[in-house]
Amino acid sequence: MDMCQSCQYNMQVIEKIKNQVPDNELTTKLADMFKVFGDNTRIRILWTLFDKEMCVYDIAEKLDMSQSAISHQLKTLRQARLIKSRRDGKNAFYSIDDDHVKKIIEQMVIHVEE
Amino acid sequence: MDMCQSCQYNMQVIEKIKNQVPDNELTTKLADMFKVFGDNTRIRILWTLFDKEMCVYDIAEKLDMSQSAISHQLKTLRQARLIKSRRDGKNAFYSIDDDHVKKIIEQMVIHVEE
DNA sequence: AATATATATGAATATATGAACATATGAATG
DNA sequence: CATTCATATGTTCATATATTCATATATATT
Repeated sequence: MDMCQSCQYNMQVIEKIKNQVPDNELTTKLADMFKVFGDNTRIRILWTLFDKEMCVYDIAEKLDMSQSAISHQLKTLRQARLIKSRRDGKNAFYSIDDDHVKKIIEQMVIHVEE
Repeated sequence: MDMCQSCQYNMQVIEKIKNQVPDNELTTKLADMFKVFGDNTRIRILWTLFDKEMCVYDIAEKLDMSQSAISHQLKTLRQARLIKSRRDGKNAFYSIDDDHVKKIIEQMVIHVEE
C-alpha cells in the first residue's frame, strides 16, 4: 500500500479527499466518529488504555468515576470499534482496538497545544 | 522546532503525551475541539473551505441548507478558531484559519476508510 | 446452592445541541 | 433616505447525550 513511512498516511486516501466535498455518507461517518472522541470521559478512558489493557473497576478508580458511568462509555467506545474487551474470570479487560486512535488524539493535541 | 518532515508532527508534543492521562484541562480542551468536528454540517463546511474562501450564501447554496443554519455553524467554527472571516462589501468571506484542520480530518478519513 | 464480586443494562433526569423561524444588523445602491 | 441584498442573532422546539440509580447478569468462592 502506498503509505508515508513516517506518518503512516495512506497517500491514496489523501489524494481522494483533496478536492470536492464528499457525499453525506462519508461526512456523516466522519462526524459520528469525531463525536465519539468528543467527550472528556471517553478521551480519558482511551488515554488510560494507551499503556496497557485495564479492567472496568481499575479504569473507574483511576478516573475517579462510577463503575456504571465507565461501563456505559466503554460500550460506546466498543461500538465505535475503538476498543475491544476480553473476559478473564470476573474481570473484563479493555484495550485499544485500533492503531489510529493514538494518532488521532495526538493530532488534536498538537492542534490545541500550538 | 523538532518536527517530523513528512507528517509535521511535533515530536516534543508526542513525547509529552506518551504515558499518563493528562489533567482534565487538556482532555476537556481536546474533547471540546473534537465536538466541533463532530457534526456533519460543520465537516461539510470545512471541506467546502479547503479549496478557497467562500461567502455565506455560496456555502449555504453548495450545501443546500438555509443561510441561518450555515451562519450559526460558521459562528461555532469561528469561535473554535478553525475558520476566520473577512468582510468585503456585503459579503463575509470565510476561510480555514488553521493548518491542522485538514490534517485532523484526513487522519479521521484514514481511520473510517480503513 | 448461597454468597460475593465484577460488569452490564434499563429507566429516569438534567443538560446540551442543531435547525427552523422570525427578526435585526450592516452595507451597497437607486 | 428608502430599499435591497447579505449576514447575524435570539428564541423555540425536538432530539441527543451523560450520568445516576436500581437492578440484572456473569463468574468465582465457600
